[in-house]
Amino acid sequence: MVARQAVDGRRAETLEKLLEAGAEELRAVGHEALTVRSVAARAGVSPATAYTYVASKNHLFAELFWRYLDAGRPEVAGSGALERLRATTRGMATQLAEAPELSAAVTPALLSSDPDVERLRLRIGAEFLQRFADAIGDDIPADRLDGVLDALVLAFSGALLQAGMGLITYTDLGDRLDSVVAAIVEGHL
Amino acid sequence: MVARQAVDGRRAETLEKLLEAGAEELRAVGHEALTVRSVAARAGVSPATAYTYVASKNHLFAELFWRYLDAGRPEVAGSGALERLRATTRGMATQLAEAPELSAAVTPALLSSDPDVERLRLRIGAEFLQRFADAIGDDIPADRLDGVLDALVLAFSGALLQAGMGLITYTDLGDRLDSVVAAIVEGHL
DNA sequence: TTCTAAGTTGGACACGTGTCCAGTCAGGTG
DNA sequence: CACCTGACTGGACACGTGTCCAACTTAGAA
Repeated sequence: MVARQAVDGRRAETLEKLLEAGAEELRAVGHEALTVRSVAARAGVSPATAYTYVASKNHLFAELFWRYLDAGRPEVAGSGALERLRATTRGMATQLAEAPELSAAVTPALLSSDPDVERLRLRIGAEFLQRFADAIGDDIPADRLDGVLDALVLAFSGALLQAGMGLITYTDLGDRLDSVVAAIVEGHL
Repeated sequence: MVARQAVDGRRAETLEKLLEAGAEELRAVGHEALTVRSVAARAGVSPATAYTYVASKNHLFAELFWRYLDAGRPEVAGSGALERLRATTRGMATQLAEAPELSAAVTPALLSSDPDVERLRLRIGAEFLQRFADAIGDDIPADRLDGVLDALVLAFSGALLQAGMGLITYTDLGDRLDSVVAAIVEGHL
């Protein structure tokens, strides 16, 4: 319940070991079969120790996802908002598709009421918003910007949810979002 | 694992009792504290019996939600697609807002890989799609219809997810969706 | 070298999930 | 009436979660 306190020196290494092991375990057995104890074992650490770094299984997933997302921040360029938006969603969809187990794990995880998860979900939400805002630049009138951003964020979250439910594959996300983004942005440029 | 077989005669009554108890328990203690055993107790039935009707806690939530959704099918009328769409999303948002605990419960529940949940999630997804399609009627050109429907469904799912994460309240859903629906439909009519 | 504090550990705990099964009960059929 | 069958039950089980704590280890300061 202490969540994770400061990560200096020795603690930082153990945390790294744990997260690394978590990512491997996730790839190896998927998020349903993954166990905090199995991650701890893979990291060569006792379960009790693992729980001093990670408040819960969901927190582990959220942390892994956040780091993965953060690491893959794309450089988006293009001449128009639509083009840049598409590059943005494409980029994120690709990221998701390249780590399907992580993506599948994070959707339910983010719904947890665990306070450590809450922090991360705010960060992740803000990150999505930021990327869309950056892509749009000032190509959309200010009075319509909020509505469009809103729609984009909702559509993206929805895509995440649908993929999490298995209604779309993570691979299809890119194409699907392309047309949705077009539908949303159309008429606002 | 047997899921739920045919529900005739006596079985039907017990199922009804259980679902009723589930709904009450959900309102009373919320989905985090709700226990299959506590629902069984409230229904005056043993846990073992409960599990012959309901494959899992998630299945219970999905079933409750589906019935609730199905019961509240709105009659939507209006002269234009936008108007009818708004009435549709308003209606659904109101339903969600009137049963916040159920709504909060169902989002994570639908992500379960439980086969009984899967069936319901397909039905629920189809229901959303149907409602949007009905609202639009033939006011949107056929070649654009799919994209718009897609965007609507994604936006709605996204709203569900965001509300489930506590980023929006279920009460705000209505307003939020209004502007998003407008943003999506704009330029396609 | 000795002391100290941070880090780690084993092992137990309470609790919830979902499964299983032998045994009981009730109601309708012959 | 005796019987059979489907519904229900009690109680155990294996397993995962997250918590706790007294005891160890270890690296670096005094």
